[in-house]
Amino acid sequence: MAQPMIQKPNGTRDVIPSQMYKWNTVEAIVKAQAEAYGFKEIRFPTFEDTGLFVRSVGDTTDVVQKEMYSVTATERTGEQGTSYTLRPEGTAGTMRALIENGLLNEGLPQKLFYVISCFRHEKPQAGRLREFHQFGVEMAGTQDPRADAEVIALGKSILDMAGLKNITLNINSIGCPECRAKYQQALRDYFKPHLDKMCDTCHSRYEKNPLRLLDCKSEICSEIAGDAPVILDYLCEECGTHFESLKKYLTAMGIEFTVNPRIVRGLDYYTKTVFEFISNDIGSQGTVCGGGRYDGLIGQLSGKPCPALGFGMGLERLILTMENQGADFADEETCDIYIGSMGEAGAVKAMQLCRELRADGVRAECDVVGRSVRAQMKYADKIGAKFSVMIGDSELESGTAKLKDMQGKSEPADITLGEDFGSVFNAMLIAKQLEAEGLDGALTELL
RNA sequence: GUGGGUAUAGCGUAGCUGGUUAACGCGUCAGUUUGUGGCACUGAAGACCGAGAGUUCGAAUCUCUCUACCCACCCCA
Repeated sequence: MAQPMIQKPNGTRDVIPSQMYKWNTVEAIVKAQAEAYGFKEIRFPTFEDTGLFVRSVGDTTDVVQKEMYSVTATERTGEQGTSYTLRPEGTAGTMRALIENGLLNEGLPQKLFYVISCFRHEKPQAGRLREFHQFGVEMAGTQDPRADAEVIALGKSILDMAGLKNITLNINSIGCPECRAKYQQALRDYFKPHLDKMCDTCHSRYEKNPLRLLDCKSEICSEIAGDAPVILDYLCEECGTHFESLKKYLTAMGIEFTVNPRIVRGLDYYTKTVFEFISNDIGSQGTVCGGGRYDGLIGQLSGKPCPALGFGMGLERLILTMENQGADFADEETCDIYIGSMGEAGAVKAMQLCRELRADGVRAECDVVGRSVRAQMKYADKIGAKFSVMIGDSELESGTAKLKDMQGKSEPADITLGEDFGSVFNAMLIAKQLEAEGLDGALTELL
C-alpha cells in the first residue's frame, strides 16, 4: 500500500517555475525603489527569541497571543528552556539587528529594507497565509515628519511602479502614549452607556484595547462608533503639529490621502503616524501595505530611546492585486539558443558549444534526452528558444550549420562551427534584441 | 476558535432520476517514409471518481462520518 502523499502545510504556497516571473517582477520593483530612496538591504534570522516579539509586538496582541509558531528548545540541543519563534513580522528582528550590530552609531537615519517570509498561525483565506512574504522598510533615528512622508512616498512609488490602480492611502495619528491614554479614557466614557447593546468581542475590546472598538464591523457597534470621539481631537500639541506637517509634505509630493481616524493597527509599538494602502480588488484582506511610526520601540529593546518608523508590504497581496487588475509583469528570459544534434559526434559538439556560450552568459541548451530531430525542434519551440541550430555529420564535415531564428520567418543563416561561433552568435542575439525593442532603426541612423 | 461552500487524470470540466472497460478539452510523450518547431492528423501514458463506513444484485452517482482546500468573521501584510 502506497502511503498517502504528503501535502504542503495548510496556508503555505508553492511557487512553480511558470509563476516565478511574478515574484521576480515585484521583488525587482521593490528593491529598485527602496534603493532609489536610499534604503539598504538587511537580512536577519527567520526565528528569534520569543521574548523579542512579546516585548515589541505586544503581549496582548492577537499576533502574540494566538498566532505565533513557537518551539521550546529541549535538553538535546543544550538550550533547555529557551523559546524560539518564527518571525510573525519584520520590524522586531530588524530593530534587534540594528541595535545588536551597533548600526545606530553609524550615522542616522539608518534606512533599511528586507524581503522575508513571515509566519502566523491564522486560518488561511484570500490574501492571508500562514507563511507569507513581506517587503518591509524601517527608518531609525529621526522624529521629523519628513521621514514619515518619505516612507509613505516609497510605499506609494512601489505601488505605482507595480501599476496598481484604485489604491487608497489612509493615514491617521494615534498619538504618543500620553495623548493616547487620554483618548482611551474618552472612548471608554463614550462607549460605557452603550455596552449592553454591543457584541461580545467589543466587550473584551472595551477592556483590553478600546481603540479597536472603532473598527468593529457589526451593524450596531459600527453605528454606535460612528459618533465616538476622534483621536485627532485628543492629540497633544507635538503630535498634532507632527500630523499636520505630514499632511503638508504628502500634499506637496502630490500623494493623495484620506485621513481615517478609524485606522488603528494591531501591533502595540505604533505611535503617532499610522497608515495603510488599501485595495478593494483582493477580497476582504485589502491592506496591501501598512505601517507607521514606533518611537518607543528601540528604547524599549535597548534602553536608549531612538525614534523610528516603517511599513510592511504583503507580497502575496501585492501580486494578487496586480493579477486581479490585469497589471503587467516582466517577461522571463527564455533560452537564447537550442543546439540540437544527430548522432554521437554531433551531440558531443553541441555540448561543447553550449559550454562555451554559457561561459559568455548565453542561455544555451542541448538535447539530454536522446530525441529525434523533429522532437528536438518541438522542444526548442516549447521552451521559447530564440534561435536553434542542428548539428549532424554533414555540419561537422562542412564546418557550418544553419542558424534558425525561431520567431522570425527569415531563412536560416549560415554560421561556422569554429572558434568564432560564440562571437558571431552573440552579435545575432544583440541584433535581435535591438530589433525587439524597436531600436534597430535608431542604431542604423546613429551609424 | 466560529460560520458557509467545494472535492472526478498535471490543469479545466462532463457524467449526479444508481447499471457493463468513467467522457471531453488543454497539457505531456511518441509518431505522420529516410535530418528541423509553431498548424493538422494518428496513437499512447495518466483517475482505484478526497478518505472511511452504510443502503443495494450493483454507487462517481443515495445516506452518514471524517479530512483537505476555498471563502467569510476575528486579526493583519
